[in-house]
Amino acid sequence: MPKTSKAPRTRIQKEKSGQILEAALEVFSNFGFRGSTLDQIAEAAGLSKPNLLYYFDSKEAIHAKLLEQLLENWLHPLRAMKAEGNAVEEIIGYVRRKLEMARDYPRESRLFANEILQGAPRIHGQISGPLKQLVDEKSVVIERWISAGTIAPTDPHHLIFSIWAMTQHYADFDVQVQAVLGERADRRFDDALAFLSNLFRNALSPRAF
Amino acid sequence: MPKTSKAPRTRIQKEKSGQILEAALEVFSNFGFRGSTLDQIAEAAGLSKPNLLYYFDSKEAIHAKLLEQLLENWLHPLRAMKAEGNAVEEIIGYVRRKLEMARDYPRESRLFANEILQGAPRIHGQISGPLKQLVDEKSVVIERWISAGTIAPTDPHHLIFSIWAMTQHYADFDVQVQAVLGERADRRFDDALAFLSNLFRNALSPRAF
DNA sequence: ATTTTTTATGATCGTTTGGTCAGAAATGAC
DNA sequence: GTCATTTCTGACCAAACGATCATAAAAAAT
Repeated sequence: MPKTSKAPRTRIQKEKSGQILEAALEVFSNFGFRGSTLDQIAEAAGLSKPNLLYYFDSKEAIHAKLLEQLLENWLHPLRAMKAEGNAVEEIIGYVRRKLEMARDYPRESRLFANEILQGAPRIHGQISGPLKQLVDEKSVVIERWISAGTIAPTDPHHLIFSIWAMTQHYADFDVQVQAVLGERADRRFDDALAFLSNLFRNALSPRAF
Repeated sequence: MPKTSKAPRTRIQKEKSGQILEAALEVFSNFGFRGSTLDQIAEAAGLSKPNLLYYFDSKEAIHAKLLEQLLENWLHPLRAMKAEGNAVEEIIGYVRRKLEMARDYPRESRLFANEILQGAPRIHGQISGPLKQLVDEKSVVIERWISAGTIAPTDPHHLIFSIWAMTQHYADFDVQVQAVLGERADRRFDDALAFLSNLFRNALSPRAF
């Protein structure tokens, strides 16, 4: 009797719960939690609705599992920004990794955006805990770069916010980006990387006096 | 028999439909369209549910009216960016106006974000029509500034995207911004304006060779 | 003061939705 | 091949929800 409170054990449990989470990600990221129905998810997963609830206790439980998986990987790009490297290149590298996540995992980005937009009721602890801690740590690194004169003075927290905002924008507001760009839309991620690299290089490279 | 397909006429109609739209903005911006119920809106407006539907044909109609009002003002800050002024200051002025909108009208920003996140089903025409047209026009202005050498070369469309992303971030992701900033949160809009002004000034000021 | 029009509501309806349950079908162990 | 366990489903339920309607209360017009 599964009801996946514990990790999937059998081959079938792994397969089916994987299908369900994949389908749920597709549906939740497009319609939000309240806007999605178990019937939609069941249809997308190719399973019956009662069968969903054989593997997960509730709609909430599916959503919670998705958020849990998401948060595992969400901080990796920022963690990979190392104090040892060249400052400007480390920051631009972070921008690149975050933009690649927006390109390759837009559904995860929209799931996250939906959650924050509604006030982050289910992940507020993760935000004010581990996320804040990581940002504070990396802000110290950036402060040191500024003191060492390897990047121009700037507010580290808001610098990180600006990177989040601009990269996630290409996932969360993709419809608008594509509509405004028109025929140039297919190159949008390459163009965005070029633009953002240029923007931050110009803004952050230390000035000669 | 109102059913506000036509504009409110009497004093009572103006008052009540105003109350309803105010309440609906509060609710829709927090929970999204599907996540909001007529009972919530009725409660927030201090009216009975059938009374809501006396003034508006449906839940959809309330939402549509809100989006219509929003789109009226949404483009003003960009329209106000004039080719005649100093290039860098015109762009920073646009950033400032957009950030002030995020600060003073966060509910409108979240309503818009919710709509775009779900694929802009109701306002796609506005995006690919008037919005795209305005962005294309202003991109020409920016191109001319670049040709004239008054700002550094950059991609005008993506420059505008980056301004949207960074300013709206402070409304749409306010929960996250506040949680990460901690005790500095109360100064977040002032700090953001200082950061963004500095960022764009550094990035856009033309370089000497 | 009377009539007409506007505004408001309690009761209720049909659907949708998340979730349950008894039992059938499939799978795996021996 | 038999039996036990896991997997799956059709039928169903209660609550929530958007919407309607007949009618009452309030406001405005005469």
